[in-house]
Amino acid sequence: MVETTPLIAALEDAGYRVTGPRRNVVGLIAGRSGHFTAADLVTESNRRRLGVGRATVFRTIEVLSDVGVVERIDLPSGEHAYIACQPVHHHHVVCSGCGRTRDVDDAGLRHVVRDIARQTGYRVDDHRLELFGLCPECQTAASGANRPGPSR
Amino acid sequence: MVETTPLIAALEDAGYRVTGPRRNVVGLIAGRSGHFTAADLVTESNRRRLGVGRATVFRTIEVLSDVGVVERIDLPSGEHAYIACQPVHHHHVVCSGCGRTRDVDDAGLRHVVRDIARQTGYRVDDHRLELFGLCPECQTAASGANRPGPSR
DNA sequence: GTTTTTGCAAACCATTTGCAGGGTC
DNA sequence: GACCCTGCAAATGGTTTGCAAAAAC
Repeated sequence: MVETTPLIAALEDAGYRVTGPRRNVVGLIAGRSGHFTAADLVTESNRRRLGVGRATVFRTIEVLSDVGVVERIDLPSGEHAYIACQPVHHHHVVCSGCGRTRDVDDAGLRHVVRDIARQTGYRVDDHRLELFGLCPECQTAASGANRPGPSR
Repeated sequence: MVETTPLIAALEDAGYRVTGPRRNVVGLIAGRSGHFTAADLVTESNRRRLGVGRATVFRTIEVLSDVGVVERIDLPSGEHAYIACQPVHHHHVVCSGCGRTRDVDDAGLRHVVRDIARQTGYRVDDHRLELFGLCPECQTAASGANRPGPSR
């Protein structure tokens, strides 16, 4: 009865050991609809009495991040949050209402980056674009009488 | 003999009091060529025996940030760094060699953002683009020891 | 004179690390 | 069985806060 999720599969493929605590952390991540912080997972782990230690949560996030299935985003507040995503180059639109994100491909950005490199003379090795706003659901919710809230 | 720098002027204009410690912090920032962390300023303040407390450094950075003349950037390492800049919407290319940054205008990015909003249905309120690479000087310096191959 | 600001130290919060025991391949 | 991983607790590093004294307007 060993379930395999994409995140677990990514761990295996990269040669990391698949352990109980790691499965638990992955489960916690899967249960999140939007972005999450390390503290979120620790809190939730305690609430559910999973017995996963703080350190392991941090270490697992790091491992998943190395593998590329979890990515760190920097919220406007300065907090470090994480999201699960595909291990390919892309960017994110983050909903400031519910925290959900959507992946966005590089699209026209490639040209913008090239132009900037040309203008500044910098050799641009990496770039990061983050967008913040309201997702369609939260727009609807906000325009009515109800406040936006996470759904599950 | 009260000197006025752009940062100090911004403080005054916003109605903040211009104090000795704030002048000192602004002086420290002016002495930096690239980005800086709060810790950098604290260290430098101690070295120069300016008598500016840790808390004041943090509070001054916050105030300058509110006013818009200092902006936080999130380095790939996850560190929070700051740079002095103009209070208009723009983006940054950060040199991973020397830490110096250059401002970049919105240029073609505007279109990219609009396309993304259209594709995802999100109402995009804000965005942030950060580019990392090597500035022309650092490219030259590195080319002696590095093998060729940079873009262009 | 009133209101803001400061320095200090302690508090706080997030993240990391050392290490002995336990689990996985 | 060898090596990786985990939990715990303590250490760390960055940032905030309470408060009385000092400074700015």
